[in-house]
Amino acid sequence: MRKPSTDFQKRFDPKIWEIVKNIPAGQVMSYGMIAERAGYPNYPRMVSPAMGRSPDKLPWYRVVRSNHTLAFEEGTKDYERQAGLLRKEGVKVKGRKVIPVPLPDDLDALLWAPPK
DNA sequence: CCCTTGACTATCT
DNA sequence: GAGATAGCCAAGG
Repeated sequence: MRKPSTDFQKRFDPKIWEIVKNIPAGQVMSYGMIAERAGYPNYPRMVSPAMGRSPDKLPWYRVVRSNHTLAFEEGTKDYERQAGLLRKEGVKVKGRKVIPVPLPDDLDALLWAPPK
């Protein structure tokens, strides 16, 4: 029996997924911020591969670039999917840009100790 | 083991 | 705003 997720899991720092999972709906975070929180302050690229290989469904679509643009090019299927999901949560998406949403002061606490 | 890639970023022109 | 450049570190060929 193959376990559909445990394999590559060990290759990535689980902190990445932990953080992404805890991003509140309607908010977005950049790869850099996530990487920083996960212990890789200067390695945002570590986050992207972790998204595509996520074991469970996680809100990968809440992860955008540092300049508040989607990582995908407009017109691609991935872009449409992400934009759609974000809009569904109330995030305004203008073309490739998303409207910055003010992050709560207790975001840190939220990410590390999410409410049930 | 060397080389290329990557859902990135910051900085400079 | 758009293009070029360097930095970052791991995975895969």
